[in-house]
Amino acid sequence: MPRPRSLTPAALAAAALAVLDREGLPGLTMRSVATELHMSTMALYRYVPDRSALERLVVDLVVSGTDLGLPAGLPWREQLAVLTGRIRTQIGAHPAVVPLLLSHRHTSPGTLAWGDAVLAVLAGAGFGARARVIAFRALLAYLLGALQAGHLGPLSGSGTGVMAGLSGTYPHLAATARAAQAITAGEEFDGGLAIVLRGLSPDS
Amino acid sequence: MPRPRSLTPAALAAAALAVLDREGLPGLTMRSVATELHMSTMALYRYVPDRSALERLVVDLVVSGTDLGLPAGLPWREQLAVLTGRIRTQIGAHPAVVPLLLSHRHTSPGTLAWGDAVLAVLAGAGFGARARVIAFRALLAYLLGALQAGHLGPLSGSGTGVMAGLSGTYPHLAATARAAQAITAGEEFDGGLAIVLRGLSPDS
DNA sequence: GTCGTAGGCGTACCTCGTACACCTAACGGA
DNA sequence: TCCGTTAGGTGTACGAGGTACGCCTACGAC
Repeated sequence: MPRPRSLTPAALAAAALAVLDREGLPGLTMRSVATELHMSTMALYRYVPDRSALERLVVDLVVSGTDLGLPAGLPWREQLAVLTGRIRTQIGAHPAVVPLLLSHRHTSPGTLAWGDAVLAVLAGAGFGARARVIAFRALLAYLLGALQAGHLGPLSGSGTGVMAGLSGTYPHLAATARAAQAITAGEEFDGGLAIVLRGLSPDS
Repeated sequence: MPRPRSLTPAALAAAALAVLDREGLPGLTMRSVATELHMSTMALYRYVPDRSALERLVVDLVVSGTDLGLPAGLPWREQLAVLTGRIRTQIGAHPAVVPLLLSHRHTSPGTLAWGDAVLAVLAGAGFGARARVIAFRALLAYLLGALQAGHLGPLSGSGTGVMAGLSGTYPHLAATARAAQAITAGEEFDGGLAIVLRGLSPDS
């Protein structure tokens, strides 16, 4: 067995995440990651079969940092809120991974582990198989949608100027956009999450 | 004023959508759209400044087909369900646009018009400014997330084989994946939507 | 008919992912 | 101690895609 590997998958993922955080998704290229590691571009292909696999490593690095432990005795809605809030925090620290999350959520161990934890809570709360599927997907859809929305500039961001021109054509949108500026991303996420959680029920 | 344009933006969008439907997102290139129109690649740049603008046209073409009319006297939750269902139908007919929707939802007139209609319903239901923002974003987040989830292969799709190997590591996930196969995409979407709608309330 | 403007096009460049062939470092066995 | 094997590391090059640039040309107004 000649020549040990000089890189662990984790180190690769960390380098890629560093590039991603610094330069954003368009800046994440095989060349830029290789440079970050002081290697040649092609050397990366000794560790991953293609770019997609590299992305998966990054997603997993971010998501797998999520604490899945839950204090006993917490009501199930709050358990879900905790798990969802935690993964949002993890991902929120690296906004540029959000688009990657979409394509790799089925294949990353970290994501799967989180899903398993959520389903465990639902099962414990008495959700039957069918209700569990629906509830899980709904929660996941909200999470992904909300992350997405938060990621690519909130309406409130550059909204002001844009919205001014809209008050004629889209009056409700314009009015709401004004109100939106007083709401933080966290409040918005938690508010939306509360809506989804309130709608969940073991017998639906 | 010499030489009238031989193409309308709508025709451009239609051609791009045709390519998109036929070859999927990776098949949508400036070259392929130009070929579809029997033009040279660079001729497209007389109509759009860049690829992103072309994408916006496609998104708008798909979304703007949504009927925003509502029968009077319908309860607000059902009004929202109708509007949401309609836009899902529109987009569902062209699954490959889903990823584009994310990047262009702020800038497409069709999307804005739909948002305005939704906000009108919420306002009519007595939602205050703040509650309206939260409710709207939550609904939008669910919609986008659900479309996304439906788009890139459902867990149920290739899931069977994959899940077999997971029953050890992710027991709940494996069990739920099995149950998921008995649920259609439509039931899943409607079920999740019902959850969100149930959670909505004018005074939150 | 002529002229100016804008539509249409060919070429070329840059960036990316990655196939391929080569060099070389390191470890086990002799 | 030396050597062969094997996998790590690299340079080069190709094809795809977006698009800047400059030329040619069709068309409508006068």
